[in-house]
Amino acid sequence: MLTLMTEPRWLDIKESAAWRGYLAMNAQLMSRLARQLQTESKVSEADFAVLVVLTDHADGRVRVFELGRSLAWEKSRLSHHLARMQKRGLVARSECPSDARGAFIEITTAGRAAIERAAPRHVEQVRDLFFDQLTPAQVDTLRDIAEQVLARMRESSPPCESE
Amino acid sequence: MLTLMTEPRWLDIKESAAWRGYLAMNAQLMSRLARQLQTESKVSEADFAVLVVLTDHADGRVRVFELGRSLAWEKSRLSHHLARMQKRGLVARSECPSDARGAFIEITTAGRAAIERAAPRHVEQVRDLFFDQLTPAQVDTLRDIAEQVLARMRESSPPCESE
DNA sequence: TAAGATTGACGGTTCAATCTTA
DNA sequence: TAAGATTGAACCGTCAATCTTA
Repeated sequence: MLTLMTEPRWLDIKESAAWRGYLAMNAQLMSRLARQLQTESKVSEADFAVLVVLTDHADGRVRVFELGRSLAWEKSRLSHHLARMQKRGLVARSECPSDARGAFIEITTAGRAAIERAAPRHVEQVRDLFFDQLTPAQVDTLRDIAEQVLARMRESSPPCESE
Repeated sequence: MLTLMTEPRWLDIKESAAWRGYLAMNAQLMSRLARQLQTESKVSEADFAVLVVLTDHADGRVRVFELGRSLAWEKSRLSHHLARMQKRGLVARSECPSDARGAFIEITTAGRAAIERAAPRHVEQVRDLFFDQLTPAQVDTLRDIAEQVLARMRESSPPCESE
């Protein structure tokens, strides 16, 4: 049969198993990590990610657009999230002297306390559920996979609204 | 220094790189797949997952709790989502004769049209961004990783509200 | 006009409470 | 009492529009 709509190359058995496994693992893993962070330390995964970037800077103070670049988040998401974190006292805002359009986000004492409380248990859970199940070779392969796929996405059309 | 609070085993360089890569790949990959499904076929990833389970059944008709088991979703999430899908005409409800507490969810003609429209492009994107970047050996390793981590999570305490 | 950032509306997800039938 | 399922409130993320300053 001749057709102009070419059939897509469907996934074969192995690919299909890998994809379903990946989706299931990811959903459950993220769900558990999020739940533990929330119940034990009252922070979400998103809160945690923001706090990690802030603590990576010596002065705990980062421009909003730089946070967005580090996290690869859309700016509206970041803006909404920072507003919520500010309301909960985890971060504070200050004006940027050199560019009046911009803003600095600073980690607060409460924010620092929150991540210092959350981090040890979080990394223990990542170990328990993830790295303790993997061989060193599997860890290397995973890093390679991530790099290759990320490289493809960088060369492919950018995610619509890059910044 | 002697302390009762044992230091957590932090991630080493390789683990850290693998974990950050995994998180970044996952976020961007899911974001792109979701965006394409939404803009081209007006369905979300969640819609797609539900429709896949329904079309896997010969009569396109599944009990709600069985859908929940297949998808590993919480029941309230499933209930909310099915309500939205019903409102949009993708699925329909019918009563269960053998158990009056339960309900059947059935795929509609519009639902079938939606997934038949979305699936080819979706699988092409999964190929393009993911499997075309991987060697067969990497695909095998990924499947192993997923199975090992899923096995650990099954033996670990269940996700609070299993059903 | 473009860059940095915010806002409001809307759909998605979780938690706790509830409802109905087994 | 427990199983199957729904509901309402609150939080999260995306889209499109907007605001202010460069």
